[in-house]
Amino acid sequence: MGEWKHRSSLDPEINQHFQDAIDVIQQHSHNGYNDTDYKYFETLGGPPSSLQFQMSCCFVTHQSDIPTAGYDWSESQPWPQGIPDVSLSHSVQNDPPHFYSILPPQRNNKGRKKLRLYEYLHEALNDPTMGDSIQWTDSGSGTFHFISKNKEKLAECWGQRKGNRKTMTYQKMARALRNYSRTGEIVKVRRKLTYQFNPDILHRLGSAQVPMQLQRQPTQDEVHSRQESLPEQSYSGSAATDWHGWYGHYQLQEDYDLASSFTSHSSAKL
DNA sequence: GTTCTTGGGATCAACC
DNA sequence: TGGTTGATCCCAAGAA
Repeated sequence: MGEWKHRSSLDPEINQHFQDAIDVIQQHSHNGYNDTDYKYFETLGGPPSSLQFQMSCCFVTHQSDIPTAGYDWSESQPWPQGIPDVSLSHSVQNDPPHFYSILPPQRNNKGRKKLRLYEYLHEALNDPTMGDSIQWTDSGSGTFHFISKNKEKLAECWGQRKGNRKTMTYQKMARALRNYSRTGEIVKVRRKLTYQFNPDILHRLGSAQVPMQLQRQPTQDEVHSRQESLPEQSYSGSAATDWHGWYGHYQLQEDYDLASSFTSHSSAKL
């Protein structure tokens, strides 16, 4: 996809339209591409309707407003770096997720977990009724985007879920998302309202099939060419084919070191 | 001009 | 009780 990368850097607007076109095409060619995403609903021991009630606490969905999603603008995305253990209380393989609970913020020492923002977002992404606020851009790579029209609603829901006194706004929620870029749990993609889960997080949250290319080590040429294209950093497509690409946005060495400290096990392989 | 992005920094609450 | 962590809140500036 190096050619695609080059083209996209030439004309972002054309790139946008082209991606949207791919979006439509792929939606029709990937019927139920995220069927696995809905397995949560099957493991919760309760009727889906009640879960959806919890998720869509303040939503009125207008399907006609929902843009298409699912274009694959990052079909290969090696991402070998790890992520600190975020102490998710569930895993796909072992436990059903707990964050559908209607209970208020929870405590570890009582066998419950405090809901974290990225968990909530992942939860929302897997809720069809939230599709007018947040959608997968590419569920495989963990890329998602907010719907501009309803992003504030999603933020409000998040605030209500946390029991905040004041109304949560997208701006404040985005501030929290930016904090995730320091730990690498979620990073901003250079596209409007678009973010991307770390594959490790995604794997733990249980919705993504991390591409096999993730395990592949980049060649020297790839590293070199990628470093040259870092100003176009997007963590997607060819721009994010290794962890250098991922942490390329760290402008300070200490930030890079911070990020690297989480990746010792993988960087050792490099 | 509007929307979105980015970052600093203070503060709060939960947790250890 | 104090430190740490994650999130909230407000602000400002710049880019698209």
